[in-house]
Amino acid sequence: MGTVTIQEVAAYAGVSSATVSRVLNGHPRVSAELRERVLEASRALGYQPNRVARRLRIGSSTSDVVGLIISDIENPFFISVVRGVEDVAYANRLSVVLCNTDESPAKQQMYLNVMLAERVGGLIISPAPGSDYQELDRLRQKGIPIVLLDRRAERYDFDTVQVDNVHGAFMAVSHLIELGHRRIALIGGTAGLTTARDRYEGYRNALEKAGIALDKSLIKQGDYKKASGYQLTLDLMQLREPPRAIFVANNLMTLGTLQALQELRIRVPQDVALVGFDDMPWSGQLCPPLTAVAQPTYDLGQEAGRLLLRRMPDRDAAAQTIVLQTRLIIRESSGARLDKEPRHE
Amino acid sequence: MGTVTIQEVAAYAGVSSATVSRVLNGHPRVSAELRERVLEASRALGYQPNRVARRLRIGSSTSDVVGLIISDIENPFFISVVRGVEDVAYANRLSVVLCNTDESPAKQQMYLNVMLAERVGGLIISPAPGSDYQELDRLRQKGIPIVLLDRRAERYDFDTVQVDNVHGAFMAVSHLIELGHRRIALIGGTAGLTTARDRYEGYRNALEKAGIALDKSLIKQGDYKKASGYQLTLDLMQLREPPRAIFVANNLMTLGTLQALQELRIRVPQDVALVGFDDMPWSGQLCPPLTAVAQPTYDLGQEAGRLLLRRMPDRDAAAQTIVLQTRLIIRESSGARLDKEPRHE
DNA sequence: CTGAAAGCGCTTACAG
DNA sequence: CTGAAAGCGCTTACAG
Repeated sequence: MGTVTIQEVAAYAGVSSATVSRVLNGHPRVSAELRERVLEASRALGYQPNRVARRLRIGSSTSDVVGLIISDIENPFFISVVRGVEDVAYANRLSVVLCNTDESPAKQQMYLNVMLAERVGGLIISPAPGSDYQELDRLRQKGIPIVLLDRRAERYDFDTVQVDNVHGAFMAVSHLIELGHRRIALIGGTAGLTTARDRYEGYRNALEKAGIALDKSLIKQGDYKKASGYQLTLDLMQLREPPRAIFVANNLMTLGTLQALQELRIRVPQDVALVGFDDMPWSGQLCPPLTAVAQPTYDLGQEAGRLLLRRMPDRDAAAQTIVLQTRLIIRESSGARLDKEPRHE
Repeated sequence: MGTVTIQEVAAYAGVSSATVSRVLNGHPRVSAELRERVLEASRALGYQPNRVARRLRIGSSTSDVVGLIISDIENPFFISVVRGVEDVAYANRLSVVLCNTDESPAKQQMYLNVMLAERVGGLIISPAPGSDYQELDRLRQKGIPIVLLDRRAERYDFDTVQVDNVHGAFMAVSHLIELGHRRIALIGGTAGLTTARDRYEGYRNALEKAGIALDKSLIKQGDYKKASGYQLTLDLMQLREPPRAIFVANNLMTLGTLQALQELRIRVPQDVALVGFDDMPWSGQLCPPLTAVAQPTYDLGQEAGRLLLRRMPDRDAAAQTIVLQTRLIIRESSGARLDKEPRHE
C-alpha cells in the first residue's frame, strides 16, 4: 500500500536519493556497482517515480505528455485527426491526453487551465467558436507550445494546420453546377469559425464563376451538428421553390440532411442532389453512397503533431501555417453516376 | 512572460503566501480586507495556481482530473460512452482526460504510467485485450480508484459497468431464427475479451434453444475492426454453402460486412440477413438500414462516472458491478420488415 | 563518482 | 485572523 518514494529506494540500496535519481535518469557517471544496487532496489520495491514532483522541480519544458483539445469528439473528422496526432506522438515517446470541449468556450477554458496546471509539454487545439485567443496567447507566453488545428485564429500568429476549405467547397459546388444544377442550397457551418466562413466563400465563388446569382433563401446557417442539418433541410424543403441540390458544410449535418430527406420520401439524387463536406469511413455504405469532399484527416493530425514537435524545442521560431488539400469523392448522392453502373467503395 | 507564483501575489498584496492560499481556496477565516487585497493582486497579476505543486503537496486524493482510458477511439461505441462520462464529471466539476490505447497493452501500460505519475483522482478504463490486471490492481493499491468499463476482469473485484452481452446476442440471433433462418453465421469479437465471449455465448444459447446444431464453419473470430468484418464476410460467402444470415458482434465489423456484401452484389436482406451488435447514430441511414442490438452507451458512461464518484471518497467499499440492458432495434437489414412499409428513424 | 542541501510552488499544522 | 516554517518527492548545481 502507499507509494514508494525515491528516499525509500535510496535507503534500501544504501545510497543517497541523488544517486537513485542519477541512475534512473540514465546519468552517465555512476559506478556500475551502485547502479546495480539501485536498479535492484527499485525493482524490489516496485518504484514508480512521482512525475508530479519531477515536473515541479524541472519545469514544464520536459513533460512528455502533450494535450490535444478537440471541439467535438462526436465528429468522426476529429477522430481520425486524433489518430494522426497519436501516431506521431507515440513514435516520439510522447503520451497524448485528449480533452473534448463540446464546442463550449467554458469547457475549453477549463481544459486550458488543466493543461497549464499540469504543465503539459505542448498543446494542439481545435478552438471552440468564440474562443478567447488572448487566453491561448497567455498560455503560450507561459511556455506552452501551441498548434492550432483545423481552425485559424484571425489576428494571432499561431502555428496552424488546416485544409483549403475554400477550394474544397468550390469543388463540391462546381460539381453540382456541372451536373446542371442552378438552385443549390448551402447548409453552412457554425458562425465564427473560419472553416464555416471559408466553405461559404467557396460556395459563393463557384456560383459566381458560373454566373448564378446568390439566393439568400437557399443559404442556411447550421452548427456542424446532426440536428441542425436535419432541421435546416426540413426548412429548405418547405420553401415555395425548394432547392434541387444541397451542399452541406460538414459530415454530421449531412447525416441529418440524409435523415430528413429520407423521412420526407425525397429521393437522393433523383429529387435532390447532395454533396457533403468531410468523408467518413462508412460514407460508401450510406443510402445513397455519399459524394463528399474528403479531408486528409489523418495527415492533418500528423502534421499538427510534427509541427508541435518542431515547436517544442524552439519557442521563438516564426509561426507556420500548413494548408493541406481536399479531394472530391464522387459517389451516388450527387447524381453523377446515375446512368452509369454504381461504383462501390 | 513566465509564470506568476503565489509568492509574487503575496508580495503584491503585502501578505504572506499562506494568506493568499487561504483566500484562493475559500478558507473561511480571512478578514474581508485581506481577502479583497489578495483577490485584487491575483487578478492584476493574472495568477494561475500551479496545480503540479498543489498536487505534490496535497497528494492524489484531491485531484480534480479523472482519467478515461478507452481501447479504440475509432469505435463510435466508445465516443458515446465518453460523452456520458464527461457529462457526469463536468457536473461535478471534474475534468476528464482521455487516452486511447488502440487495443494495445503496451500503449495501455504507457497511459497507466501517465495516470499514476499525474496522480489522477480516479480512472475509468476499458481494458485492452491481454491486459495485466495485476498492474491495474497495483494502481488501485497506490490509491487510484478504478472503474472497469464494458469489459470485466475475470479474477479481480473491480467496480465494473457493462451491458448484458449474452442476452443482447441472444435477442439478435433469436430474431433471425424467428424469421426462419437456420444457417446463421457469427462474426465474433476479439479473443480474450469478455464481451466477445459473452456474445458468442448468447449466439450459442439462441441456437441451442431452437434446436439448431452449432456449425463451426459458420463461426469466425474477428477483432472488432472494420477490416476483419470485411475479410471474414468474404470468407463466409465463399463457403460451399454460405450462410443466409449473419450476426456480427460489433459495429465496425458490421460496416465491413456491409461493404463486402455490397461489393459481392449480395442483397441485404434478400440474400443474406444481417443483425449487428451496437447501434450507431447513422445506422438508420445505412444501406440497408441496420437491424442492431443497441447498447445504452451514454448511460454506460454516466454509470461509470457515478461509480467512480462514489468510489473516490470511499476506497474500501465492496466492489460493485452494474449491468445494463440492451435493446434490439429492428430495421431492414434483418428482413423483418421486407413486406411491410419500411420504417425510418 | 557520490552526497548534503537547496529549491520547484504550493498547503497546513503550529504559534501567536 | 495571520505568518513563519515545514514538507510533498523530486533534480541538480556545489563540494569533495
